[in-house]
Amino acid sequence: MATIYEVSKLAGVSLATVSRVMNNNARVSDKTKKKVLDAMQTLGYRPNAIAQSLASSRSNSIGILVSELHGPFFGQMMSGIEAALRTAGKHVIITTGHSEEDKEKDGIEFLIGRNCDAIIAHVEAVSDEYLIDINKGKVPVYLMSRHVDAIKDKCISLNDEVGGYLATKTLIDLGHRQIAYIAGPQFKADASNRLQGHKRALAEHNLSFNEDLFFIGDFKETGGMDGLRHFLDNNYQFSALVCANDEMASGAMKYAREHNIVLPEQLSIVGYDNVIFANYLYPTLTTIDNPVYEMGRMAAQLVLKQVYQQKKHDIVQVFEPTVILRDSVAHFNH
Amino acid sequence: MATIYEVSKLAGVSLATVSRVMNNNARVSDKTKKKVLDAMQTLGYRPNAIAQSLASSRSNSIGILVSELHGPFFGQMMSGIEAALRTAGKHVIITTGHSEEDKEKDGIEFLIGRNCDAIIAHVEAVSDEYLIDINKGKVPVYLMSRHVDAIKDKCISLNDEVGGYLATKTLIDLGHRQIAYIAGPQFKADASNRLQGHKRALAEHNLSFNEDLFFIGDFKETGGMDGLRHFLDNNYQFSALVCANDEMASGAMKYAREHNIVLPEQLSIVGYDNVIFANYLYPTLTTIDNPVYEMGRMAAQLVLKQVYQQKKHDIVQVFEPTVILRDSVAHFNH
DNA sequence: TTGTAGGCGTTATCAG
DNA sequence: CTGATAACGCCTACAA
Repeated sequence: MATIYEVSKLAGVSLATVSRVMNNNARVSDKTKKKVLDAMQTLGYRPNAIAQSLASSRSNSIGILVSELHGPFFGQMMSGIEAALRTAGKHVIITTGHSEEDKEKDGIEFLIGRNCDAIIAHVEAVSDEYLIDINKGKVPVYLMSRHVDAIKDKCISLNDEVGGYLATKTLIDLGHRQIAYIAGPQFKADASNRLQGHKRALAEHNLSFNEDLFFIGDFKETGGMDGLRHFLDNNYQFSALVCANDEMASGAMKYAREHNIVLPEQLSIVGYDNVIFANYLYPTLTTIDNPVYEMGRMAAQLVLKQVYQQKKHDIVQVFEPTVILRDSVAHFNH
Repeated sequence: MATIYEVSKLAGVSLATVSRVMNNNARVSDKTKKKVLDAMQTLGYRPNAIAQSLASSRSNSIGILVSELHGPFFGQMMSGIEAALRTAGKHVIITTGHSEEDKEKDGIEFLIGRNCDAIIAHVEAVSDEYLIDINKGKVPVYLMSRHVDAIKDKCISLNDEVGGYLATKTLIDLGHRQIAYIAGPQFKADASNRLQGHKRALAEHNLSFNEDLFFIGDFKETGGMDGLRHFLDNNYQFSALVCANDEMASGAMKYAREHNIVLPEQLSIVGYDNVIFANYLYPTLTTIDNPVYEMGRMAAQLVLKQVYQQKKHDIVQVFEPTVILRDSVAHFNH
């Protein structure tokens, strides 16, 4: 590992000059610059990022904290962030929080300890207070899919209410009037917001919310099966079903098929999340897509703008989902 | 940010002593240790990992280089590595190579520049020579899903030949004798190895490889559709089909359904990779599962053993896939 | 435009 | 068991 010192000796200049050509900020004559560059070349010199970071207390790297390293949500989010940052010459340091308070705090402190210039975090277990507090420190912490009012300029979030609205509106526009709804656990903010959207869509079209056609599931396949069974066993009448996520929609489809209900002719189904398998179900599932990759990109641009003073970015902080129309819905024919 | 210096002043001891209690290697009297710990507590002291790393030239963090941050393969791999490393108190720094030579080299050098104690890389574009060469440096580079003989003690790989064998053997065991095969692009090592396995399974059961029942696809849905169409249009006879990955299997299933072929009664299908949607297809897809998470864990254990001298790990370097039996295959009834 | 020297927060090698 | 003190590799005023 050649150091800056050896480069300076070979080039016959001082340490400072070498440093200058590396960061080409201060003016250096073309001649000496070339000498230095040549010396670097022949020595195969690579700057030591750690030493740079210690000396300058900046690192050109951004910390990312996600709950898990797998799964389409985090995958897309990380990819979006990384893509935007890489084009700006910044690097990314990723670690995990596993949705546990201790580990999330650990992760954030690890990233701070690595001199990250900023942190982009998807955290669920730590309190708002902690986040507000940590943001008083030297390194700013940005939040994904979470809104904390006191630091709202550092938040990127998703409008689940609109998503829920769209899901139901799609069915109403197709002529459906009796629409069942299988919700997710209501202590989860996203599940509850999606339900609000559903209710608004009904209300706006003069349809009343019917408790008979409402079921709370577990966000898994079983939830969808249980919900549909519940509606069917009670002989409630409905021509369409909204599930608050694709897993439950898949479960409902399975149950429908096992009970010889023809999809979508006898029952239209809409899911939520647009996970990959939604496009592989039979029939392919109409669902709500979250622009997760875009949110990642935007978080990165926010950092670029606020931390590195890049002016050129237009910032959007609240993202809206869209409908992905596939084969699981049909016009209602009475 | 309190530093070690302030701690030492508050505790009334020297810098060296504070450092000693942090790394509790050298013996320190209980009294002074307590004084130091108290001082740390009241100051909210956090060691600066960068400074530690610079001084000790070790970082307790391992670099990971993946092609992409999204996708189930890399997700599972990263999760496996991280899980094993975290329990050992090590951290992980992740970056990407995007399957391009320049970026892969960049990524590795970035990680070296961050003083990683080791690197676990999934690289496809750089040459064997580069990898051998870089491994002569101070930081060892381990390879995922790649075998380079000169550094074979640093390689974790997957036996695709066995996977291909199992896929076909599963069908033979169910009584099938005429088995079509849709392969992946043969310049890819995994695709070609899977095909070898298929041929071995046939040979071992005295079945000859029939060019008529062989098609090379693109590893995407279209490849599966094109392949099945080819076989059908030519009126070739077969009762089962192996696809070299799940995407193509899904395409084939779609095509079969559109042409009123009842699955699995009229045609058994086996995929490869066990991606998530395989379990959501209709019928659910029998496929070959790669123990990717386990491979990640093992890579981490390899590092723990070779770099950090932890003795306790039993190392497996070549992993074998297994069959996941689902509803897309049936006994052959003639 | 270039060089000098002090410092970034720790570790590690000496003595004591 | 504890304390000075020189590294670690680089940045950055301040001088020249």
